[in-house]
Amino acid sequence: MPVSIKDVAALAGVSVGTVSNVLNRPDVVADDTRRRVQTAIDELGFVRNESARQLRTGTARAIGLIVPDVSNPFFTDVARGAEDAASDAGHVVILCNSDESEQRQDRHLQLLVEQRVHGVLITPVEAAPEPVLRLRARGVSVVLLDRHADVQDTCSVSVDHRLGGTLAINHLLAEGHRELAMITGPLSIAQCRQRLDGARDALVAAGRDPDGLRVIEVGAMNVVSGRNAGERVLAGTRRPDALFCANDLLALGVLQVMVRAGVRVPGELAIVGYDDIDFAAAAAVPLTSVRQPSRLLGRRAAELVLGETQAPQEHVHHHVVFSPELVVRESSRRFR
Amino acid sequence: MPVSIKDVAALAGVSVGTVSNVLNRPDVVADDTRRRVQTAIDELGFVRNESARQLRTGTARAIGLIVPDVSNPFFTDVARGAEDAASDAGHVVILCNSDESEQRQDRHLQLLVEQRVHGVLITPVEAAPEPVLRLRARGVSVVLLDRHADVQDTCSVSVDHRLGGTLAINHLLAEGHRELAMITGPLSIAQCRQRLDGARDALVAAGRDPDGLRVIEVGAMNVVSGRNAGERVLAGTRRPDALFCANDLLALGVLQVMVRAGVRVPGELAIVGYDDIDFAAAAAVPLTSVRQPSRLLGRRAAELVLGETQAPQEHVHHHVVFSPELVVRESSRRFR
DNA sequence: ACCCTCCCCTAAATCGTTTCAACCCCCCAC
DNA sequence: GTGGGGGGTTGAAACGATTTAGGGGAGGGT
Repeated sequence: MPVSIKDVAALAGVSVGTVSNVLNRPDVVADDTRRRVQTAIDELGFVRNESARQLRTGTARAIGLIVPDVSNPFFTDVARGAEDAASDAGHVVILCNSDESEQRQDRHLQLLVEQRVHGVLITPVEAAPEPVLRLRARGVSVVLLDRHADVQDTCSVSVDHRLGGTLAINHLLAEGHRELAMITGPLSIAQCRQRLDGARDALVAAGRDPDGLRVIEVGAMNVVSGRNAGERVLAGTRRPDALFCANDLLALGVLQVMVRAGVRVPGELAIVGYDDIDFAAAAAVPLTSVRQPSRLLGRRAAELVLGETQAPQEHVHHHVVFSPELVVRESSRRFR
Repeated sequence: MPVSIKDVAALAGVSVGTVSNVLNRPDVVADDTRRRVQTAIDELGFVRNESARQLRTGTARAIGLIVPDVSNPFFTDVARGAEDAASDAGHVVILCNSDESEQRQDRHLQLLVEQRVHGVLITPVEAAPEPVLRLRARGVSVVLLDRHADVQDTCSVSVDHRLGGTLAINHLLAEGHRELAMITGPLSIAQCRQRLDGARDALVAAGRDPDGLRVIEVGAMNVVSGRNAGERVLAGTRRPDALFCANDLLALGVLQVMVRAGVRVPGELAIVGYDDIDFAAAAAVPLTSVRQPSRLLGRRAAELVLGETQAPQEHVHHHVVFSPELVVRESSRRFR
C-alpha cells in the first residue's frame, strides 16, 4: 500500500538513485528518463517520505512555534505570518501553546527536539530562558519572538515596546489628559515592563512626575483580567482621565466595564490599548491602539530561522526591531 | 555533536537494542541495567530521533490541522482543543490555513502527506472534498471538522448547525421580535446553509412564513463583511427588528455600525451572533450568541484521529454531533 | 585503433531507530 | 546430571530516502 521510491524505480525501469535525482536535481537526468520517472510517480501517486529524507540529510522541513496564548489574536497573526513564510519555503509549522507555563514550554521543546525541527520560534516564558539556550547547543536554531534577546547568540525579532509606551502617553497628554493610569499584566513579563518604562519616559519628557502614573497590575493579559482592572478603577477614589492598557484584551475588558457602568468613553475616560488586534477597531467604541506589525513579525522570524541554516557557521545573529505605530480612534479623543 | 542511541549504548556498555528497550518497554529490562542506561541518557542529553523512529514504525507523532481561518477565534479555540489532546498523547499539531482556497488546501495536504502525519483534522474547502478522500486511500486517517461527513468513510465531529439556527430564531420570536433578517456568509458554505435552514424551521414551527425572513448574504465571514451588512441594513427601507448573524464576527461588524449610527441595540434592533467567541461577551453591548463547544470539538476530533489507528482495521467511523446552546446577553433582550 | 571526455546511470553505504530471532546463563525439577 | 524453562541481552535486518564512487557507452580527437 505505501508506495516508495523503489516502486517508482521498478515501474520506470531505473534505479532508485535516478528517481532521487529526478526529485532533487531534475537537471542532471536526461529528459527522456525524467519524463518516464515522472509518469511512474504520477501513476503510483508517490509522495516522498519526509522522515526518511530527513533521517538521511539531517535537516527537517518543519519549524516549531511556541507562543504564550493562541487565543490572543496578536499571536494568531504572528502565527499567520510564520506560516506564510514557512509555507513559501515548503516547510510546515508546528504550533504550541505554553500558557506562560514553564512546564508546558519544556514539554513542547522536548517534542520539537524529538521531531528534529529545523528551528524554533519562541516567546519564552520569562522565568525560564535556559531551556531555550540548550536548544542552540543541540544545533537547533532559535529566534526569539517579541522578546528581545538578552542572550547574545540567537536571532530575535521584536517591536520596540518602550517606544510604544511613549507613543501612547504622548498622545494622551496631547489630548489634554492629565490624570493617567496604566493597566498592565504581570510586570514579570518583559513587554509589560518595557511599555511601562516607555510611558514614564513620556511623562519625564513632558516635565511631569513619572510616579504620578498610577499602575494597576493584574494577573493575566486577557479580557477577564481587563474587567477586573475596570472594576478596580471604578471602585477607586480619584478616577483617572485616561487609561493606557498593556494590550487590547485588557483594554476591551476595561471598556466593557465602563460602558456598562455608564462611564462615557472617551468623554469621561480615554482608553488606549496595545497590539491593534482586529477587534480593537471593531469595538463599539473603536479603540485607539499601538499597532505592532504582528504578521510581519511572524514572517520575519520564520525567514530568519529558515535562513540561519543556509550559512550555518559564520551566521550573524540578527536582531530585528520593528517600530510600533499609534492608531488613533475614538476611544481616546478629546471631548469638549 | 548529535548524540544517537549508539553513543548511549556505548557509554552504558550495552547494545542498542537494550537502549531501545529502556525507551519503549522499560519493564523488560533489569532494574540495574535500566538505571545504568538512564544515567547515560541523562549524561549525554540524548533525545530520540523521531524521524528514525517513525521511519521504522511507519507511524508519526504528528497530526495535521487545516482550518479556513485561524484569525477567527472560533478556530483558534478548536486548535487549542486539538493541541491539548494531541499533547496529552505525546503528539504534535501542525497548523495550516486554507483561507477557503482549494489550492492552498491541496498544497498543505501534500506537505502533510510528506510528513506522513498520523492523521488530519480538516474543515475542507467546500468545493473540493475529493483530495480529502484521496488521503484515506493513502492510509491517513481523516476527521472532518465542523462539516458533517457527506462522505461515508471518515469520522466527523460537528455541531448541529440547523438546531443552532432554530434556537436563535425561537429566542428572537419569544422576545417579541417580528421583522427578522439573517446576515450570512456565502451560502456555498454548508454551515451557513444549515443555520439558515434551521432559522426557517423555527419560523414554520411558529406558524409564520419562512420566506418572510430577509436573507442578506455577504462575501466573507469576518468583521469587515459584517460592517458591510450593517450598512446595507441601514440603507434599506423597512428596517428589521432583529438580526441573526451567521457568526460572531459578522455580528460584531454589524453592531459596530449600528452603535455608530445611533441605532439602539437592543432597543431598536436586536442582534444574535453565532459561535460565542470570547469577544462576544466582551463587546460593549454583550452579544447573545449560539455557543458551540469549540475547544471540545477540537479535542474530540484529535482523540478520534488518534484512536482510529489504534484499531486500524475494523474501525467504526464515528460521527459526533454536538448540540449548540443559546447564550442570552444584552444584545437581544426585549426592550420596554 | 586507441584513448579521453562527458554524460547518464547504477550500486551500495548510510542515517537512527525498532523489532525479532537467537543466545546465554542460571536455576530448578526430575 | 541432564533437560527444560525463562529472564535478560545481543546482533542484524529492516524502514525509505540521499549521496557518492564508479561504470558503461557514445563520441571525438589523434
